Amino acid sequence: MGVAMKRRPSSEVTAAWIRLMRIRSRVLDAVELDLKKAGFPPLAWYDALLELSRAPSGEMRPVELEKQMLIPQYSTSRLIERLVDEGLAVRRECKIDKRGQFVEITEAGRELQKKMWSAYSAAIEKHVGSKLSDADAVRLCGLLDRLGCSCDEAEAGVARDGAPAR
Amino acid sequence: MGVAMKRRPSSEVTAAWIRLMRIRSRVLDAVELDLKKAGFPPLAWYDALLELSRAPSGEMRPVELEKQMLIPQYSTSRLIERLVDEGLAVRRECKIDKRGQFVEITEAGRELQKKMWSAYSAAIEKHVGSKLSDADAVRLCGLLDRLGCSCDEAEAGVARDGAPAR
DNA sequence: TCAAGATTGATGCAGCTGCATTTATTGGGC
DNA sequence: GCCCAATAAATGCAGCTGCATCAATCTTGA
Repeated sequence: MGVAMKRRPSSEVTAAWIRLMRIRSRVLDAVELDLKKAGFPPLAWYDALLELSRAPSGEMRPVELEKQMLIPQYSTSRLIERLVDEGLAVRRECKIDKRGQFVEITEAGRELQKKMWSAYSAAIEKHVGSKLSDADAVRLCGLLDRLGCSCDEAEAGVARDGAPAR
Repeated sequence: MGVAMKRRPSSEVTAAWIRLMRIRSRVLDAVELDLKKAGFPPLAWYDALLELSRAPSGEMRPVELEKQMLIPQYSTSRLIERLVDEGLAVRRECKIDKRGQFVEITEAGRELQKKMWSAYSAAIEKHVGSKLSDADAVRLCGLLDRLGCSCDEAEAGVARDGAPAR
């Protein structure tokens, strides 16, 4: 190959793209496998339980949950169905809008969320934290944010008790 | 919150984890949407066609393809089935091992791969390249590689004519 | 007031994924 | 040669996802 052949996208950018695809898969697979081996449900359940547990009185409208989690409407609908089936949440009537409903996390749901966070945080530490200094993590955030353009909300909740994914 | 409270994983690491999950989804969704709008099949098809087109005589054993693409056996089996159904590849008998077979890319398959690379590379440039300098792309690669530990093979092929994902 | 349109949530269907199993063939040890 | 574990590939089944659509209810505007 000749000298200084310009390509669009550059080989550097293409390599970054490939890494972004592959590494995420590997790390996520590893984390999900850890949770699975510990007998926990999928990460999406955790995210939903976390959102619900953070809501003022432990209850939210499905449409609200949908916006927080950035997943489609039907996906929310079915996720809630599963949580309710497992006794992790209950549906409540919405008196001011009879089309809608409220979903409230149960005590069992709160407990599961806390237990999952133990395993989940350990997995994050094992597969990410142990391989990256805090300074590098900040650099990685900065670079990734440039691609996504505003991932702001992600900041707020982390401090407390859990990290949402997706 | 008090001074210098240590958490494991640190908030920096957790934030990086969240970014890695979210940004990858956004960028991938954007790229796949571009391809879909242009009427192309899923990216996995591209990856398979690329691997096949790179093989010495345009043919590979399914088990080989499986190792290259890092996807499970049954997934490879079905992907090949779809490519064959669409006339993008053909099955060839394997005389030295009657359990196995060869899969050969067709002319139509080669053409599709090239056309997809036009759209695909444009999408990568649009959603990644335009937001990151080459130097930043290199930094991002470096940080991501620390998480994945060896993504070596990714390097080799990029120069030519396409980038595999996943 | 009431019809038209928007919003909320559920669901039937097709396609894809993972898991486990099945079928066919190979190769190695006895 | 023969048996048995290992390998190659396919497939039935359950669960999940996206798409389109549905029913119920709310809101708006003439």
